[in-house]
Amino acid sequence: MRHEQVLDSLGAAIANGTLTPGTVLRSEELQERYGASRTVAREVVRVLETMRLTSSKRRVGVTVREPAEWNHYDPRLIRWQLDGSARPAALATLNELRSAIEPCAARYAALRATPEERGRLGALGERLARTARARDLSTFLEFDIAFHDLLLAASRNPMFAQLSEVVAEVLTGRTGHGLMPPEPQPEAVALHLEVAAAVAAGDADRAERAMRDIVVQARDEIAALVE
Amino acid sequence: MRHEQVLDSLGAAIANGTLTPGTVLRSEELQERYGASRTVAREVVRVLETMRLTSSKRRVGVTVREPAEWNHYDPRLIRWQLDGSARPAALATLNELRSAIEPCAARYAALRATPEERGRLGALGERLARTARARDLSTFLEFDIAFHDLLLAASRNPMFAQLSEVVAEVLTGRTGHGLMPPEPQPEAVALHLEVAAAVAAGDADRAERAMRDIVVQARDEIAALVE
DNA sequence: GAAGCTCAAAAGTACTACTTATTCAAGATG
DNA sequence: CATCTTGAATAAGTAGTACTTTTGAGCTTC
Repeated sequence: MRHEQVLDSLGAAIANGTLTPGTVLRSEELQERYGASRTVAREVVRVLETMRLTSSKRRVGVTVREPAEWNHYDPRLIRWQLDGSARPAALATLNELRSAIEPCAARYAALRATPEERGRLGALGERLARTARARDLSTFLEFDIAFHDLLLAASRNPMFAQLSEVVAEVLTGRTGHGLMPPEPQPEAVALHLEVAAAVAAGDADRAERAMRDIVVQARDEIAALVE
Repeated sequence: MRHEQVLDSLGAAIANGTLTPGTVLRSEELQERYGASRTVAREVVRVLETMRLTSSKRRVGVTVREPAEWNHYDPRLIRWQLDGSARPAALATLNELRSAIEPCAARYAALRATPEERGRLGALGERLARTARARDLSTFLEFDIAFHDLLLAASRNPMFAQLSEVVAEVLTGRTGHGLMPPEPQPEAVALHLEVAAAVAAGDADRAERAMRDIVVQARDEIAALVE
C-alpha cells in the first residue's frame, strides 16, 4: 500500500517533468520526503529503474533519465502522462500508434479469428449501427471499444492485443474532450460493418483497407481540431 | 549483481514456459533456490510484478500470470523470449509489429524530420546501395539498421522511436537465420532510396507507400520461408 | 448445512548492520 | 608541473531479523 502511494507520487512527478531529467535523488532523501522505510524506498526505485525512468549508480544516487530512454509502453507511465499535464501530447502519440497498429491487426484478425470471434464482431457491428441511429453516444462508445478490443485480440498477436487499453483511452479521450461530433458519423459506422464483414469472409486486404479508412478519418478529424 | 542474475534466471524461466502460468512460488523458496538474501528475492519479485509476469498475494505467494497479461513491450521480456525456445514465435510477432509501425513512422518522418535528418537519411540510402552492389551483406545490414533507426527517431513519436531495437533484432534475425537471399534485393534498395527521397521532399503519402512496400516484401519473404 | 470465528501462513513493512564500488582529493613520484 | 597512486568518504547494494497485516482454510456453533 505504502509502496504504491510512493511509486505513484514519484512516478507522476517524473512523467510530468516536475523532476527534470538529470535530477539526482538519494534514497535516504526519498525515505524522508515520503516518510517511508528503506525497504519501500528501495523497491520503488527498483520499479522506476525497470521502467527506465531512472538509473541508479553507486556513490552517485538515483538520476532521472531522459524521456527518450523511458519505456513508453508501460501502462503505468501511460497513465501518469494521461493524468498529468502531458495529457494532450500523450493522446496524440497514442493516437498515432493506434492508427498504425489497427489496420494491420484487422488483417491478421481476418486470417486468424475463430468462427466465434467473427460472429461476435458482426454482432458488435450491428449493435454499433443501432446505437448510432439512436444517437446514444455513451453506449456507442462502449460498443466501439468492445469492437476494437475484440479485433485486437483476434489478431492473435500479443503485442497488438495489449494495446486494447490504449485504443480505449484514445476513443474515450476523443469523445470526453468534446472533440467528437454530437452524433456518430454514418461513414464510420459503415466502415466498422465493412471491417466485420471482411473479417467474417476472411478477406485480409479488405479488412485492412476498411480499418485504414477508419483510422485515417479519425486522424484527419483530430488534425482538423488542432487547427 | 546478484539481483540481475536471479532476475534473468527467473524471468527467462517464466518467459519460456519452464514455469507455467498458475505456478505458485514462495519468496522464501526463491531465497533458498538461488541462495539470495530476502532483499534480493523481494526486489526481483517486485520487478517481475511490474512486468506483469507475476502477481503477489498475501497468504498465497507469487503466482505466474498468463502470457496474455504480460507486458510484452518490456525490452527484457523480449530478450528472454528471443534467447529462449520461444524465439521463432517472438520473431514472428515482432515482425508483424514492425510491419505495422514503420509505414506510419515514415509518414511522420516526412512531415517532421529536421533538415539534417533528411540529409543523413539520403546519405544512408546511398551507402546502402553501394554496399548492396558490393554484396557486402554484413555492412549492408549495419546500414539497413541505421536507416530504419534514424527514420523511427525522425518520426518524433517516442513510442515509434523505442521500437528501433525491435527492428534491429528482426533485421539481424532474418539475415542471421539464413533466411535472406545471399545478396540484397535490388528492389528493396530502390525502395529505401524512394523512402529517403520522399522524406527529403516532405511527401508523407509517398514515404508511407514506399515503406509499406518494403515491409510487405519482407512479410511475403518470411511467409514463403515458413511454407 | 450455512454463517461466523480462530488460527496460521505468507507477503508486506521496518530497521539495523555490513559490503562494495566509485568519486574526489591529497600526496607521492616522475 | 603534470600524472599517477592511494586512501578516505559516500551512497548504493546485500544480508538478516523482527514485527504487522491480510486472508485462506478448517473448525465450531447454531
